[in-house]
Amino acid sequence: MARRTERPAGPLDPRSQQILRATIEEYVLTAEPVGSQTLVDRYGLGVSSATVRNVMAELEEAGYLTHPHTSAGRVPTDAGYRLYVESIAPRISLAPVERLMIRHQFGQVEFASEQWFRLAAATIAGTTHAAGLATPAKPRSCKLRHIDLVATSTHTASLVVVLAEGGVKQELIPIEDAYDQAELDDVARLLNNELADKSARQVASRMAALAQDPDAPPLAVRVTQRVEKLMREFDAATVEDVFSDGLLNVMSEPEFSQSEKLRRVFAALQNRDYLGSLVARLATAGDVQVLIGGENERAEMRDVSLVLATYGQPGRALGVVGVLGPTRMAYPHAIGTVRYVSGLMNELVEQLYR
Amino acid sequence: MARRTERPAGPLDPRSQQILRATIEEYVLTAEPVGSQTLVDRYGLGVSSATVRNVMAELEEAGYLTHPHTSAGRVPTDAGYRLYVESIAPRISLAPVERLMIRHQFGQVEFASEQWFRLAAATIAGTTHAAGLATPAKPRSCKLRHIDLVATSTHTASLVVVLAEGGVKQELIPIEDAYDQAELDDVARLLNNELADKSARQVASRMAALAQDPDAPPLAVRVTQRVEKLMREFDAATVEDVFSDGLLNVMSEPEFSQSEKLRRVFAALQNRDYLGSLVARLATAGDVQVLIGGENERAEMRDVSLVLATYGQPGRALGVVGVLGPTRMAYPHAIGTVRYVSGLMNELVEQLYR
DNA sequence: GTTAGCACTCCGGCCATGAGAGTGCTAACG
DNA sequence: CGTTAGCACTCTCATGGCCGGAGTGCTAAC
Repeated sequence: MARRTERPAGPLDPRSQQILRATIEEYVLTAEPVGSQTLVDRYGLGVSSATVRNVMAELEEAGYLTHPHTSAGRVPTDAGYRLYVESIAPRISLAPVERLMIRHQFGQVEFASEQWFRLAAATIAGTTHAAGLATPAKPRSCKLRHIDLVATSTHTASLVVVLAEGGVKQELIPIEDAYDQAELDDVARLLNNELADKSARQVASRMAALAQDPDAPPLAVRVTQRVEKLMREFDAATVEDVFSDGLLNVMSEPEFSQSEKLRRVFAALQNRDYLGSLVARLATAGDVQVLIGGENERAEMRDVSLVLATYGQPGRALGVVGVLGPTRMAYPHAIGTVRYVSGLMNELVEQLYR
Repeated sequence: MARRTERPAGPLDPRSQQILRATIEEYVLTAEPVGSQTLVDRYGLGVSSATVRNVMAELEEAGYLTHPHTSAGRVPTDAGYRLYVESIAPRISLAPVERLMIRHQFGQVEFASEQWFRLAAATIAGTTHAAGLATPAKPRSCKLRHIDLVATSTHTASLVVVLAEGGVKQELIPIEDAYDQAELDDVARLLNNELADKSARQVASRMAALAQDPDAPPLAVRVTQRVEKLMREFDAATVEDVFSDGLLNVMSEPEFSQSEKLRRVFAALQNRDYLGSLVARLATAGDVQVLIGGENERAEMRDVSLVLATYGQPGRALGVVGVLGPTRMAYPHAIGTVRYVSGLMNELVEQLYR
């Protein structure tokens, strides 16, 4: 008994939950500290503002709300959002209209490869009014399909590497001795015979063999080195590329009108390693994961929240889609959107890659 | 005589020029309306503030300066900046330190293709503290080098098109009848024989021939269509892609702290057509071109200035580098930077493509 | 043509004020 | 015992008046 007065952990009674929920939802809407009277007025709580005040004081004790200053309304803490997301927020599934709109947008997509991910990011940004994130589905490891050497000048060539999973890499390589296009073709043909359908590791061992062979043209060895390096790097990365859209949506939120903080968020996002480091955790979780403010490991990310999910098959190819927004975010809607989009992406991957 | 009192066009006498210049440079520095006294204090004009006031009043009559309100200092108009850029600004060449830094950064570049343009944009952004822009050098027209078909599922394949100029395009194509990888290889081999070294137009005529041929596999025709479409689109675009960096630099300028305007600038930039439409003009001009505020055709761009130059050879391959910043921009420095970087890019292109 | 001097304008910072929103506490109520 | 009305208190924020300073434009003298 006196359940409501014992502070630590213990689950909140329904009324406290209701009030926490109302506080959060009101705050998400208005971006202003929420007072007890407002809550009574706009959410049919059936109690007086004084009671609400008492409950809010308890919620503050328990760490779910704070005060910006003595006589202001309450604001949710990270812990408050966490509890909300975890057990209080309504499990919405996206409104049919929105589903339709998203599906429609995906229908438009031409099959040009990277357009997809741009589109996914843009769609998410559009429906959530926050920033959308998407990474291509990256196969766990790659095999070589074909290489091509194109002379671009007397001393440089463009090396194109096509991977068996449909990916393409390109880079320029310097050539010390003059090779003409015909000779480049010979080298390419030789290597295609040697290396087709080989994994990075197999390419590496072939390279060792080739290096020993006195008959092998020196260029062939150098190109193989490059190819091996490209493939190794490809295998090592968990995230190939990060597309984002609508970062300006976030910027126009009141808490970020002073943009200095966001610059660092931008920068951290460009770095593929950050999302990459999350993939493992996401993949095992299986569902949408939410990272709220301070829960982020990176200091830059302390002021924003991420709603993320993977798509694809864990063993084969994995990508990430998600939302980046202020901690004051419409979580249920964001979660619904990410869940739906990741589902769609799953279908697409399913359909296109086996 | 009484030269200074006749208002229209006529070139400004040296003192007026000096004062206009001082006004602009002070304003660029401080972002605040410039008063006559400040000018006298900080720029050794050798006359009294009253005189300066008279001259400034004339410059305002002539349309080179304005008043935000009655008793405030002067602010340059677009016309003022234009005159400044055209005939008053000092022709600086970039400081040796800066040249060195830029050259150094370019030295770092791995030859992975698109890294270049990102780097150019980043470098420009870094030295000018505004946004940097760069587009890849796009050949006027392309020839086919090689295509590759990789099965990704039973009903889709990845089509990789390598162009003779070193570019690569990729897209997914649906396949109605089941083809296995060996059959795809056959089709690819057939088409490579047919189409290698052909231009978009030649591919189109081959396609017509192929469509007539009852022996040609239907997939070959469909793939050829795709290839032709890709090549045609490639030929038609004057700008292949737009890389930008440091848009946040611009955002942190006081005139853009209310970001609504910048969103539209962002959006307009993503559209390749806008820069594309400028390329022709830039290429004929030969040197760095400056577009100041209202001179931009697009309404969104009225509040910003562009400093642009092409690199590459007009007949063969052209790209654009430039700066986007507030109209209140350090034009001489921006121009110097763009000139230097475009020169470097020229060297690189020269070196890598013939 | 230049300059000193001056009246005038307008912005921006400062302060006091007061309304409003919100809290926390206490005492009464069912 | 939980709930509620009431109240004193706190803090913010918008308002308005006030002043200083920066800057102008004009005039008259140099």
